[in-house]
Amino acid sequence: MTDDPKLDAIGSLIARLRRSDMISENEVAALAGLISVCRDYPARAVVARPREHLEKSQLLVEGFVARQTELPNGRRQILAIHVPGDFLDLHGLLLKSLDHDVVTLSPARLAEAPHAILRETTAQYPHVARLLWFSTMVDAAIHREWIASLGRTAAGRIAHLFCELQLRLEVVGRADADGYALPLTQIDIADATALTPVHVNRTLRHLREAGIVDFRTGHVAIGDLPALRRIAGFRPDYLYLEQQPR
Amino acid sequence: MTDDPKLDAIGSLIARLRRSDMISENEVAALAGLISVCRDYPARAVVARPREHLEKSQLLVEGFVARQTELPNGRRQILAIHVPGDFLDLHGLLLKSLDHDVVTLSPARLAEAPHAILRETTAQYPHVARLLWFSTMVDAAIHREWIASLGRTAAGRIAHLFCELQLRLEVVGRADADGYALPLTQIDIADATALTPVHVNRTLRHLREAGIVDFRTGHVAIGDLPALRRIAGFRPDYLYLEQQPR
DNA sequence: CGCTCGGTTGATTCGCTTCAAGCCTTGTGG
DNA sequence: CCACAAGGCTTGAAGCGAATCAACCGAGCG
Repeated sequence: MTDDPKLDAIGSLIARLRRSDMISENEVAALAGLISVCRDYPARAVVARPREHLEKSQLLVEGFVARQTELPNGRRQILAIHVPGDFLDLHGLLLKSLDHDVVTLSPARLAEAPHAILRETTAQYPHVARLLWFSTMVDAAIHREWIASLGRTAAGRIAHLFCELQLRLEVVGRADADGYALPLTQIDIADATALTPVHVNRTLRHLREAGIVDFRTGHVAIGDLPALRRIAGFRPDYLYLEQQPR
Repeated sequence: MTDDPKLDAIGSLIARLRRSDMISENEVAALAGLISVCRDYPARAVVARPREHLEKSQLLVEGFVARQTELPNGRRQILAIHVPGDFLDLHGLLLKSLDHDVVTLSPARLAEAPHAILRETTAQYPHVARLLWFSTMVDAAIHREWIASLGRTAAGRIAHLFCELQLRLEVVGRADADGYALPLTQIDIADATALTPVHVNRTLRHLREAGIVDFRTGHVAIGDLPALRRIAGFRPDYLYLEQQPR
């Protein structure tokens, strides 16, 4: 914690970006300058709707947020799960509106970055623009890995989700190799993996009984990370966590 | 066709971008200036590999190209299908290497854009930079729609693929409402939808017998577009084809 | 000609869904 | 302080959609 609330707000963002690139103090200040205000939301709050014109993008400071859409059969499909340090709707800067909902999965704190300031800052600091572009490209890489879940079994899909969140949360200091807090319901897991809650429950039991991972009461306890990654087919390179000039 | 091969190469790219934004003649020239050379490839050629350091990005001028990865069970998962006017590995500009393969599905012509020139041009023409960023954001939106296929049945997944390609190809003048050339095998469709070739075959037969769509010998003949879109749950807004300042 | 690859069809199996019921925890109001 | 409702978790039985296994066809091609 610092004495500057804007610096606090971007702490996780900076931690994440610094895993992938060098960032100067000037650029940190520029990123902090993007933030206007912070807002707190309860769980299950809608923080962005499709087809609404956007004037700001939102940075997740604390908590868990999902992008989701409704399928023709009426079921909810979670398209992405965001952790602190992630921009939730940076793509709205150029797309102008979203094609999906953004909702909190847990109580969450969001920092708002007005598009007017984003435009100014990206024009003035080309490297900041590149960092934000990079950030949306990693989002796309994560999307692709979720597409690959089309070809995974139930255990593989769930295991992959747990592996991915373990690493992404570790980067922002909210997980270690043994586990992490994950305040999601089994229904959320079901909507993220496109499985039924019943089958998620059974699969979680199998994973627990095998001593691989224990997900209960909002906590992922990893018993055997290598086995978990094997089941998931998890290769972490798609998160681009190697530091190099971008 | 023009007398400038570089302008020909970016013709479909310009057509696509002009559906979403205004582009000046200066910017068209700047985009044409990105291109160094064109290369022709046969079907099933690998045009980019994971973990290799990239010095250029490639623009698809003609043909069909897929991004794909290998799943733990040994099966190929197609993550994206590209049509003329698409950049295949623009994300390599900042990611520096890819996490997947890029392979031609049909004979294809690719235009190469060296990263050095991409950097110069995006620095000099901020709006060109925004257009390219926009382009990668639409790629991500398409990825999300493929994630939604996790919750679709076999017919829904295939129908959605056909709907999406119909619209994307129409934008670059290679499809109309009745159908389009699609030089893919049923095995390619299977790898894109994470279904078995056998089941793809059966599902295609059902769609054909219902008079909705007939996919044979490299051609999609659409019999009932509304029905096809209904089965797919297709809403075209995720392609962001409305012209507005980006 | 014979090989290969893609497409087609049938029989069987399996993973996941559906339907149904019961349990536990939490919160709330009388 | 307890009754009760609601939401999430758990488990069983039956059904369905897609995978698997297997065979055959047909076109293109060396």
